[in-house]
Amino acid sequence: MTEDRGELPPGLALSWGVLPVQRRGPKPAFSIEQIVATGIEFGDRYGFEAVSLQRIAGHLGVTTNAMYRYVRSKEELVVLVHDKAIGLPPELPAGWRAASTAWIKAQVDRYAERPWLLDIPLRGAPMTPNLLRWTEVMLAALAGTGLSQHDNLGCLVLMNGFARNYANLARQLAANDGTPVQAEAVGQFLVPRLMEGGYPTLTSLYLNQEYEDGLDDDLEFGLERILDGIEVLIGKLP
Amino acid sequence: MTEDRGELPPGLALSWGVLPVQRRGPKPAFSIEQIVATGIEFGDRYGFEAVSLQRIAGHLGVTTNAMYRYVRSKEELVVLVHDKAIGLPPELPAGWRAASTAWIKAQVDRYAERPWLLDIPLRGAPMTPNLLRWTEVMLAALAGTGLSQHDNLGCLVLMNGFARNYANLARQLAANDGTPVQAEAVGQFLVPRLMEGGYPTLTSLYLNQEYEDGLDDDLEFGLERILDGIEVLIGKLP
DNA sequence: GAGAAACAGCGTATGGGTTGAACAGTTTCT
DNA sequence: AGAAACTGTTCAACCCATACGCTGTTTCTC
Repeated sequence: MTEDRGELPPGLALSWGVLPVQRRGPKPAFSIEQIVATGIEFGDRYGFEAVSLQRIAGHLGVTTNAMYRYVRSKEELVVLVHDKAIGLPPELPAGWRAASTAWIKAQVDRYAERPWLLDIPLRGAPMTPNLLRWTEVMLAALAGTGLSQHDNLGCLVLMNGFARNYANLARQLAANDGTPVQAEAVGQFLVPRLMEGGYPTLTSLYLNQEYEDGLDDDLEFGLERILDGIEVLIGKLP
Repeated sequence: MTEDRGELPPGLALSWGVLPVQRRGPKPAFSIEQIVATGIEFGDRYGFEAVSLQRIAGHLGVTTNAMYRYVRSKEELVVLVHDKAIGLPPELPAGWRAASTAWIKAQVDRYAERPWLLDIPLRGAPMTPNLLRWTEVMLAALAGTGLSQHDNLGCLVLMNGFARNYANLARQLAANDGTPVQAEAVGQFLVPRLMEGGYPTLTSLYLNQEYEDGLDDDLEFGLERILDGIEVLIGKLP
């Protein structure tokens, strides 16, 4: 009669607050919330690689192995940290275009605050509360378009992928921003090879300095393309 | 007068075939090509986690540390493996729409052949020969649209992100395909929580079985949205 | 109340990974 | 011939996840 947690993917039950009831034995020294919060702290400070059982345990003053009393595997921890760190989506404005824009920008902002979330390997469809909340609000906003549920899901996948991808690009550019010396060296190395190697378009792009600047309005660009594309579809509705 | 390899990002010089000339000392037992090929072999067989210096060295019958005579760091190896494994892009058909479609599908196919490429962390703009070749052919195909170089780049980023994202989704779905038992358990766990937790749209989605099927034509869907969006932009040109 | 059951955290251990420094042997330049 | 440069090796440090068995604590049950 009890729910068979064994069959569920790692982190699912815990993320929804379903934790094994304990009857006897000593009280746990910590809570899962505490452990997850520590994981997020490390992620914020030192990046995703720092979200390790060893570090969290050390920070809490416990052996690494003690973590396994709370979490079944590292993957489970990561799932929980991910859901908690992404947080709740914002309220979306009315109208599917405005809502989509707000949703994507909110996601990009969230990833800008916690870039290490982009390093978390995605192992399946989202099933944790906060991640599903993001999905829910966007699908609700798309419900007014008249498209089918299936198409709405397609739109969501498209927008979500774009947001993640853009956030990732922005992060890379931000990281490279601190090394103009290297950018110079790269240019000197690359341009002659592009010219001789049969990359005419890239050569001209590089020489026009188009390659490195911008991106500020690339978000707007991609966003507009996607929304226009969806609008075309809506326009075809009977 | 020699090129200062020290300033360049890991793997750049090697990927372009620039390797330090060696004058004296014993001949190296292997070539970088061999090492990279071994890395790809392991990736194909056991996934990206198997692309490690240790495994490659062991397979070649050498100590792990010997690898550092060929490669400066693991990251360098990964960059080389990535570029080699992604290979060259196909010839694109005439017309920007057909070309875009072919380019995205080719990318999706490539990722389907080597799903582990999706696990490679992207640490910056592509600069290696094959990756830039993909960029080059797509930009060349977009050159006929009349859009600016900057806009072309925006389109490319959008399409590239979509292809990667779709390939990733497809992989996840393929992986989950083998565990219908678990899917059943997840549904039983999730649906009541969605209903009680205020996820009406997701609940109906789940109950309508829309959540798990399809995706076969989701590629077409996203593709059409993107291309239509770009077409709207082109239509606005003076 | 006594005993048993359940559970926490620890110690020890295994196996995987990256990377550094020092070293012996080999090849080639001077 | 000798020096310089380069090979792969050993030794070593450090990070990580995970398994097993132990001790001690708490609580349920008889």
